[in-house]
Amino acid sequence: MSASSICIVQVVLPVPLRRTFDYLVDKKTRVSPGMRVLVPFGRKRKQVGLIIKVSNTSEIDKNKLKYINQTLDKEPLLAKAHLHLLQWASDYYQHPLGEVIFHALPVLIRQGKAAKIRTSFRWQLTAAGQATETASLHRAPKQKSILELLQAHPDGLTHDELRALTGNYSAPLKALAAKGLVDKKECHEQAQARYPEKHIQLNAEQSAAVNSIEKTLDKYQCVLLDGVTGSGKTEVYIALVRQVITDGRQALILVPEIGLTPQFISRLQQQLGARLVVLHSALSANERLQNWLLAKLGQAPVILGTRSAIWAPMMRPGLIIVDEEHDLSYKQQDGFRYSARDIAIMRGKLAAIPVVLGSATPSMESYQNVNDGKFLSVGLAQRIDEIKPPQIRLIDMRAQPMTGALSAALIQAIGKELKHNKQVLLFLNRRGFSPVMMCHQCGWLANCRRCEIPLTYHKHKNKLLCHHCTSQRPVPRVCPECGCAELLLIGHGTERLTETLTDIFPAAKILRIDRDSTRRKGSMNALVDAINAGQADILVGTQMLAKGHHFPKLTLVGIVDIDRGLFSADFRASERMAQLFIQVSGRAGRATDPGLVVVQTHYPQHPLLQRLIQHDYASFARSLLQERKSTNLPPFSYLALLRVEANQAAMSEPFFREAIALLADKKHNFETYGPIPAPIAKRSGRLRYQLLILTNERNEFRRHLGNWCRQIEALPSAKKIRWSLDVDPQDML
DNA sequence: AGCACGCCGACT
DNA sequence: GTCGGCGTGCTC
Repeated sequence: MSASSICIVQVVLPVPLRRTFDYLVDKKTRVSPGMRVLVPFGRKRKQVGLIIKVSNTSEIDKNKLKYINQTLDKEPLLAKAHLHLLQWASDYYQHPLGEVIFHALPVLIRQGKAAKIRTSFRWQLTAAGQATETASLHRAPKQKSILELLQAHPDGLTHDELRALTGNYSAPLKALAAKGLVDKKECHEQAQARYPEKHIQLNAEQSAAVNSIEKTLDKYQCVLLDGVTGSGKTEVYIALVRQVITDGRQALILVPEIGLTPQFISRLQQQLGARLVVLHSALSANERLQNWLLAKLGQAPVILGTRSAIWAPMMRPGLIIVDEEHDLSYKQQDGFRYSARDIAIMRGKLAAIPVVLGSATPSMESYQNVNDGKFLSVGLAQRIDEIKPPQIRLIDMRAQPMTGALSAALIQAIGKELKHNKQVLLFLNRRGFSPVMMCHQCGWLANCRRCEIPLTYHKHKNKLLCHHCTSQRPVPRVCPECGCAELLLIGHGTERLTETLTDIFPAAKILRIDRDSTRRKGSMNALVDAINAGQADILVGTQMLAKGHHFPKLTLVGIVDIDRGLFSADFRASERMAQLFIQVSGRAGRATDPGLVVVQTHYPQHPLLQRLIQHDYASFARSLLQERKSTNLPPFSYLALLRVEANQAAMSEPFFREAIALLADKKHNFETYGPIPAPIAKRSGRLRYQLLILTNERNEFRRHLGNWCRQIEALPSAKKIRWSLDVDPQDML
């Protein structure tokens, strides 16, 4: 084989290795970047890989190279621009390119299945079929019934519809087709999209927002749409999306969790009319593939999905919207730890299209980007639903008599609403009965053996559960240390709060909404329906209940424990507390009477709390930003977290020492903190440590990060442990 | 990540 | 004598 008849392809594979692999390809085979290939890998494995480069040379000795087995695509599956984005993400997050690329692909594509859109057919009667008397088919009853069905459905029937109507249809249908009585016609999904005339009336503020954003529709611009709860951000999104799709381009909309936004989706669907293509984890593998392909081929004008939908390919990108941009769920918390919001911004930049970040409680990062002039800020300050902002009352719990987790003042407020036949929401972000079990005699704590954090007592299950791993234990009757029978349950979770409320208000119907009570599929919807039907007086809920839902009968929100957000080791805790606070308080009130939010605290004078109760998130954010600036924390500095998991304590020490030395070698402006044991020092039996790296020069830092990763990867001590790097960590767990 | 190779403990 | 534990090393 002469050298000129072969070429070399650079292939990435779904393996955690920071390198590509070269393979030989016959020149007669058409290959180009973005196509998938099947390649031999290792001794006996066959892997699906993706070509990222075609060339004539390789740094590897030619006789060590293997031939590819076959190509899997005729056309590139990923466009050049999309590969750029993935390459950027791989560099930015220091995650192996192969894993990044394959993470971005639907499972069936990863497995090497054909990237073929399923064309659906509709079976219809031919002219001959229409002229046929069904009675003439009396000897073939199945054919007769299909013919009758098609007569009744002049628009034709799909395979699915036929199966539903007559069961096994395929043989008789074939027979009818052979006789020329029926025929199949390809039906294009796109043709089914309808663009209704229904235009929503925007108020002055919304129109102004649309006007200022639509000026940017043909270039990159990141817009922070800072709109208070109920100000109608959705209508602004819709107006923008409509412009983009009538222009023949595609809009990508990201939402935090699909399950929490059913109203949002149905509103989009109704008002846009265009077929909304969704991408989220609840879809079957095939649905995911089909929708992904519709997006890629430009046949899906609007794509809506959760975090991973940011990777959906688009033939004609026109706009990206990130709803609730502050939401933590945009950051993937394991494996490839990317932020879909930040990817969206880069994607907008690379594709030269606008990115709209919407939130009632923007992240500090976004506010600072506005301050730096990088983002355009567009505000919506009026509520369109005419609900007045709730009144907020702080209750000083210091030295107050308590019934369970409730102060007398909150109990009184609840009683008053119940008397008026209103609904009450009590917010407590902690499920289970009590978070700590302790021996009264010797102070023994029921800890998880694998994570070494306190176990939560769940009364309903009568088990001690670890909220960080899956382990559970039976509840001991006596202290395992000293045998004392007096075991104290310290602290309150939603289960216990529900019990307290049942004691105080025996006649009230109480519903608990948390991950435990909504575990079964569809039970969340059932609970929401029950609440809306007035089948509940008091709702006890975790943050699940804070988002999205609006219950018209709800007039009082009680925040049972806000203090945890004020004093946490995590510097972002207060930002999150504030966002949750604004969201939860937004649940109270209706058009006719404003709501009341009662907040229990031991620190009524706390400055952040004071700002919040003025109902002014923006001023809260300003003072928080001041604080972040003076302490040199994000968004004024940039963080990376080197995480290590080791089986034995001594294993991590040499690795960290060498890794820090390599970093110090660079003599740049990095500060390191640690290594320290992770806040959850043990998980599933492995010891966890972390090293925090802080820098003020992100670009310079990024340039060195790649080298550093390659160097630490090569360290002998790295092989004894498991390590990973989290760029822009969102929480330190 | 897989998968093989390799070197030491408890078993039919 | 072997089956199998997981440490180590490699993948174009």
